[in-house]
Order: sequence, then C-alpha cells, then structure tokens
Amino acid sequence: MPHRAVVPITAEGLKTACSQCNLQELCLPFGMSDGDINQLDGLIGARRKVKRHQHLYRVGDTFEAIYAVRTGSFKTDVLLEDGREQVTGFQMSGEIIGLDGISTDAHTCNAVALEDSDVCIIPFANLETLSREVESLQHQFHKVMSREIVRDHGVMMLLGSMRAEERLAAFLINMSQRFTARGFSAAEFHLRMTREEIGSYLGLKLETVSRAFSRFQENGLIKVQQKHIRIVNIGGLKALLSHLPSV
Amino acid sequence: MPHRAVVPITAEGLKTACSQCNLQELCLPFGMSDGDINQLDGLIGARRKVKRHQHLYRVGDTFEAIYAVRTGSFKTDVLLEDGREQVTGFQMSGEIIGLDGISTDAHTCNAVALEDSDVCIIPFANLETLSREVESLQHQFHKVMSREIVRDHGVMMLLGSMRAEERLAAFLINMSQRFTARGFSAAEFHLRMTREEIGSYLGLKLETVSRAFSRFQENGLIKVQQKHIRIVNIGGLKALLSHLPSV
DNA sequence: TGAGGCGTTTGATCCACGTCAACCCGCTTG
DNA sequence: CAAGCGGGTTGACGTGGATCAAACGCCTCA
Repeated sequence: MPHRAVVPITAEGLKTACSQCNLQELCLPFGMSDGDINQLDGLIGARRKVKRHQHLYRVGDTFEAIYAVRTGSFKTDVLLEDGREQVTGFQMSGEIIGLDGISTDAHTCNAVALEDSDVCIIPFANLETLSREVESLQHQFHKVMSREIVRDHGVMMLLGSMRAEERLAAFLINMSQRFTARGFSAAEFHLRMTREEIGSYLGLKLETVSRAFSRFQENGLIKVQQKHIRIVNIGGLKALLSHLPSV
Repeated sequence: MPHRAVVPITAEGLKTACSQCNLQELCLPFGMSDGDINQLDGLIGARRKVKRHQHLYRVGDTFEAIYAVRTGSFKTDVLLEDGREQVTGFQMSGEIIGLDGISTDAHTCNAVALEDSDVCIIPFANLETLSREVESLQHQFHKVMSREIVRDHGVMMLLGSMRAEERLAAFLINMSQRFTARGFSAAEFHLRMTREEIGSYLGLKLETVSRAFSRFQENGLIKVQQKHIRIVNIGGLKALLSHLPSV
C-alpha cells in the first residue's frame, strides 16, 4: 500500500456551515446558542470525502486538524510491531476524530473509513483561536475531550473486567443508543464493521464474537443476519451486564 | 530507597506558586515561558492533603476542579454494580487528575491516594478563564487532555491484545520511565500499589501478577521483594514487548 | 453464468489464565 | 508475647476463550 501524499482535495471544496447542519445536537456545537454557533461557520475548513477502507489519517501524520464525521463511519486503531491490531473506537456522524494528535502534534493512531464517508475539517489552530473568544465553544470542546476520556475508561472496564458475552452485550447496547440518538431504530441496525474489527475492539477473536452472536440468537435476545442486527430483547441484553456472575 | 524529599514544605494551607514549583517540567506548566507561568500563580487554589486510602473524589461528586499531584500517588478506578473494580490509572507527582469530570460536571471515577499525598487544587472555572487569556496555557491544557487519551489507547492495546507477561513488562517499563522522569532510579523503585491493584489495572488476577513477577525473577529480568522492584535486565523486558509471539 | 474471495459460522481441541486453597511473612494490637 | 490480619507466594485443578480447521453464503467480476 503506497502512502497517500496529502489529500488530493476533491472538487467539493464546499465549506459546511455549522449553523445549518442537522448534526448540531450530536456534534461540537451541542448546547451552544444560535449566536455562538454562527461564529463557528468561519471555523470549519473544507469537507473531505473518504472512501471505504481509505485512511483519514495515519500514525505519524502531522496533526493539523480534528474532524467531525458528517456521513458514514470510521474506526480508529493502533498497531503493535508484530502486526497485532487494537481498534480503539468506532465513530459515527457527529463524533469527533483526531484528538489523539494534539499531544505530540502527530497522530498516534490510524483512522479508517468503514464505508464511504464525509468529514468536516476543523483546523486545530483556528479552533484554539476561536475558543479563546467564544466561551461556550471552549467549554464545549473541553467536554468533547473529557467525554472521550470517560468513554475510554468504559472500554478499559470492558476489556479488563468483563467476560465475552458481557462485552458484546455492552457493545450492542452502545450501538443501539448511538443509532437512536441519530434518529435510527434502536432495535434494528446495520453494523458497518467486520466480526474481526468488533473482536479487536472488544479484545476477542472473531470466532468468539461470532459464537456470542449465535448464542444471543439462540437465547432469543437478538436476530442476526450477517451485519444486520435486530434486538429482540433489550432487557435481556442489559441484564447480562448488571448480573452478578450469573449465579 | 527512601522517597526523596521533593519540596521544601511550606506551611499548611498555603497556596502553591507554579512559578516556584520544581514539578514544572512534569506538570501543567510544561513548556510555558516564565512570564506565562507567573500568571498561573493566581490560578492555583489551596493545596489539599489526602491520606493513604482516602478518596480525593468519588463517582458522582460534582466537578469543580482538577488536581495536580504534588507528592504521593493515586489510583483512579471505576466500579461495576456487582463490585468488580477496574483501575483506570495510577498517577504520580506532576500528573493531573480529574479530567473525567468535565464531561458531565460530575466525576465518573474514584480517585484514591495510595500513600499520604498532597495535591494542588486547580478550580476548573478559573482554568478556563485564564486559558482564554494565556494562549500557551490553553495549548498546554489541551495537550494534557490529549495525552490522557493517548495513554488510554495504550492501555486498551495492552488489555485487548497482550498476554499477561507482556502486560506486566509494559507496566514495569512504564513505571521505570515515570520514576526516571522524576529523578529517581530507573532500575530500582518501590511500587505503591498492591498486586491486586496492578492486576485490576492490567486485567489480570493478583495470582497471575504474582506468578509473572516470579517468572521474571527466575529469568533474571528483575529482582522482587514485595513492593520493592529492581530491574536487572531492562532490554529483556523490552524484548518481551516487541517480540513476535515468541516463536 | 460461473469462479474466486472475503466474511462468517461452527466444530474439535488446546492452553493461558482464573479459581480455590494452603501457607508464609511482616505488622499491628491487646 | 500471642493472636489476628492484610498482602504475597505457590500449587493443583478447571475453564473460557484461543487456535486450528472445515465449510458455507454472499458479493464481485470476468
């Protein structure tokens, strides 16, 4: 795989206005006043399309911007020298990618599109400048970063202390909630990632993920058809989580 | 090895001046100019002593400040309903605790002192105000948050993709580096946490941690005496990490 | 339309780590 | 001084998930 040079900026150099975006409630502007949001419009750089399996950025790329997912979805991952991969997260519309790069001015993980996707480029220098002027933006950005830390703690809990079926139940419940927040069905959705990627995220092998899916189906918790999931008994899934070691 | 006396302790309840603190290089002011650091002096609230096993904050406490560890050390953890604990991190002098609270204005994990400790209280509202005025502070704070995210990704890698001995080797190398950065020996140090806490952090049971320590000792990598660790062969430890699945 | 490939499922077997249990050591406390 | 206790080590054994392997369904593309 040849390393992509910089972005061959495609024709759609269209800027996106936060003030007119229907993802406001899920994205950086969440909770800001209309007036403050208007000030964001100058902040967002061009959009960028990323095709399925293409990288938005790679480990080592110099850090210049963070990205807000507009359409599609991504995974972020880190690699060990021997090729082992750890997926650190899946990102959907409205979510922010790239915060890892701030610490060293270079990205420390890879971001790969799971499907043809579309992001808003938020030049970081501009974001810092504007958030010195717009208090609500500053505060909102801090919340976004903190939320990422809290999310990571949740994943650490999952990886460190849960068994396979608990992990997968937590994953499904989380996906369901995020689809719901985006106006999709809470009970029926299409996973964009493979069993192997789910497994990497959950610290499991793909066979184990597959078996857990099958078990859930046998137990009437869900219906699985490849990547299409229908949750039949959400209560049952949640019970898997809060359960004492299943006496 | 006795703990080196880090700070000429001034009287109790005194505010701490960042401009005169010898932890500058490890703490929030890192990389800021002397002039900018002087502006921090007004920011820091009182200090607070926390005795061994006492909480600095608990899940649910309203979020008002972040903390910089001055002396001693802490663990942060989250709990599952059934009592399972996941240690999410260990913090040493100069490191910042409490960033998890920003996202919801309430803390989402517990912070417990591992030994009698001492923190600087940094009222968060003040920090946001000042960082709108002092660009270097703003940038530095963003780096601190990002570094926490990157660190969490490392832990996820560890929990999701490494085997027991790799995890412990990574832990020891990390501890060694952090002690070194604080002017202590890289090869010989005193762990402040129990085997159970290490295990919780690494996603292992305490027996497994103990056995891995013993194995390392058998193999001439380290010397263990309870909490006292001496690294004999750091290269060997590092090799455990970069090794292909030990063919 | 057929062939090849990727992703997934499922079965059989293995093993790293968990579990259970005994014991040791150093500290504290009456 | 003994008794109690928290932390650590070590051994025997069990098991959840990894590994190895086979087969299947769906999708792409010639």
